[in-house]
Amino acid sequence: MADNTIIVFFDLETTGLDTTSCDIIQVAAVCAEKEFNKYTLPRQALTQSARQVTGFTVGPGGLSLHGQRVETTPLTEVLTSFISFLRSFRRPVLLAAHNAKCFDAPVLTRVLRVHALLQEFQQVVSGFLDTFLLSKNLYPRLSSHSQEYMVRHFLGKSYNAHNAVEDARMLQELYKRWRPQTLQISRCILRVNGCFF
DNA sequence: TGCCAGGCCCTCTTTAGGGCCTT
Repeated sequence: MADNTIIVFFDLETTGLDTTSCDIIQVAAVCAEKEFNKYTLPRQALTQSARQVTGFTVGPGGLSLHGQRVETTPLTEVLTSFISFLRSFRRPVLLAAHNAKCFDAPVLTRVLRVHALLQEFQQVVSGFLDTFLLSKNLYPRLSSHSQEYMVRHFLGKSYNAHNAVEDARMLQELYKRWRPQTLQISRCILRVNGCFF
């Protein structure tokens, strides 16, 4: 990890868990006080499980979160504005997410590739940091490494889990509390193409 | 009837299986 790299914590909400086919519903990212948050209308229905977990529903009126309408943005516009947000840091960005290797990274890179934006994304993002792997390396004896459990355990908070903005904010707080060393971080970084450094 | 996918990691392992984590 280069010394001038900045870590941006992000999260996706999607229509399901199949990383090869699910649609993105929400993209959120946090870095210090700077935040990004956009919703987009999925093309496919949410799985029952995703509806229950996230609280999102799609109806004739558009996308709702816990019954409240939310403003949506076309997916291409969400992706381009996300890249612009990341570019605004003017240095290499490491994108951190919980279970990034197995979920957020493959979903995001697949969707970027489909929209011919992966190359542009790679110009601003140096790699992904998987905080799930990091937490298991740092605290192997912890009974659970789910983000919700760790927020309770380390921060003593319960929060609005499964809303991408709150998840990203809490992940940033967890990371600050952990204060991992460079070597520990390096073990949990993967390239944008899915390979470890 | 069934709790839908898939990579990682641990162990009662390695010619495998199951739990965890993400939505």
